Amino acid sequence: MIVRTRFAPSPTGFLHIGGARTALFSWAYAKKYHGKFILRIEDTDVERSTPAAVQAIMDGMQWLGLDYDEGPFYQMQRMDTYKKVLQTMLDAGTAYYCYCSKEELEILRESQMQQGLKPRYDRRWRPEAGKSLPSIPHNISPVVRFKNPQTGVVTWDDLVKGRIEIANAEMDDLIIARADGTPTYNFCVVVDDWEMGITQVIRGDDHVNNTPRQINMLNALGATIPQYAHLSMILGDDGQKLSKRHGAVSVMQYHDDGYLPEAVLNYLARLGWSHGDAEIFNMQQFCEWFDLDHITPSAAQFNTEKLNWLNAHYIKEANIDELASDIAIRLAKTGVEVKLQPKLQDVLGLYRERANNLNQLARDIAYFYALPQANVVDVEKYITDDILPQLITLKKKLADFDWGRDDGGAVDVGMLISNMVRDSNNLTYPKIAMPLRVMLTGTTQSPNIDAVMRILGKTETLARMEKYLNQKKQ
RNA sequence: GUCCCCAUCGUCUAGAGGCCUAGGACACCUCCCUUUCACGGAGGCGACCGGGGUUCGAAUCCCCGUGGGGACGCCA
Repeated sequence: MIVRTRFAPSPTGFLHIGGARTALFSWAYAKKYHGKFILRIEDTDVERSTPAAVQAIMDGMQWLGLDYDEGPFYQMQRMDTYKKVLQTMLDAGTAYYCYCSKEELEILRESQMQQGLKPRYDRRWRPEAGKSLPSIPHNISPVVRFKNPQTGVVTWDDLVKGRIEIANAEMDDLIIARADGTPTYNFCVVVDDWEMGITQVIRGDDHVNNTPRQINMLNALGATIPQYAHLSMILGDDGQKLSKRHGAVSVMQYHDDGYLPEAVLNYLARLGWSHGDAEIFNMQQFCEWFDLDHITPSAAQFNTEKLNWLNAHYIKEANIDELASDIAIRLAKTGVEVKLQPKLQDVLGLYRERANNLNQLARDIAYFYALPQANVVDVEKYITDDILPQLITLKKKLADFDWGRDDGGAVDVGMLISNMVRDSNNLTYPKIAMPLRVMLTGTTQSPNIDAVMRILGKTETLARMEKYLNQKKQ
């Protein structure tokens, strides 16, 4: 049988990290078994669903490269199907009308809670042989309830958590269609999973308690029961539950925050799943290795440090041209326009090894394209009066020197400085390199200063030195 | 409250009764490389929630605690 998995978000917000991981695992499972991955939008909550959220979810999936084979299917466009199935259940007596008002149910719930009971519908409208039902009120339009079995146990072998058993006595007759006739979540899921031939339902473990109800309905419909895999949740960096109020962000936020999708994907894959000691792997390897029995059943805490480490790895590995166009956009956002010289690829070649974040990388190299503003403290500390003559000498030497083309290479500027240090008896390399750093990069930390100079080019190097040396002379 | 689930270094995890003196990764610390800072390399620190069983033998199986989480909607 061909594997068919699905990702079924409700479009009430962006795609967050937990949803992304659920989608990733469903996607990978389908890929591994050469099956189909289906996207289904569960938008039956008309109040909260928005087209913008649908778009946000699809944007997130696209950024991560989680492509789907079928869909997106929208539940709101499948009403006819649901109503048809609903009618067959009504006809078969596996569902029935209930005329309780919301207020009545509220009162019932509260009194049960007070008695320390699990709040449940008391089946007052459930038709039973020999039972007389209340008389139908005319001012209330009924909901439809599923006639859940009252005895026995629902059991399934969860692909992540193992065998789970829940007694039917714990369940009540859930509402499957609202008073306005629209079907509810548990019912739509059942119909869809059935009709779409879903073979493995991979979803968050907040659905564990829905599973036995869904299995009961599937049975009532004579449908095949899919396998279930319930993924544990992802906790925030602080070990707290993620919520709109606390820490839950869109996966797209990771893009904005300077992360590569490869890093996020690799990180998410490794969060709750493992393949021996493997830490770094691409999605092709992941799809080959992925299996449901190496998923941890316990909740996992998000760790930004490790994500950063993976991000550093993928920045090193990235295609240099793609990296350059990404960085150019990030620089533009901070008001820095990349020029033709120095070539951004060359600059990145010098800097990518040390970066673990794209935004930071962009900030670090901005000085190649926009004049840096050095810190006053650094200027005073390193561009001192006693080093000034040496700097002036160096500048002269650099000016007289043939740098070859501006892209460097032919002539070793570093050698020129080394020679100068060697020929002097009171000069050390750092003593001259640090003020150069401040003048050229505006900071005290950079790659080898001669490498920076070569990429910056002769003209620009001299101009930046000139600026400080003039200042000092006054 | 009731039901369900979970429990190995700070964090992510390996672990299917003897390969465990509990392995790897991130973070942290030390050293090396580096005439700055990173990168990189080599080491180090660091965990089986508690108590009972079962067994020749338990991180692993069972029970009870404890702790954490989830679910109990005309939300999904």
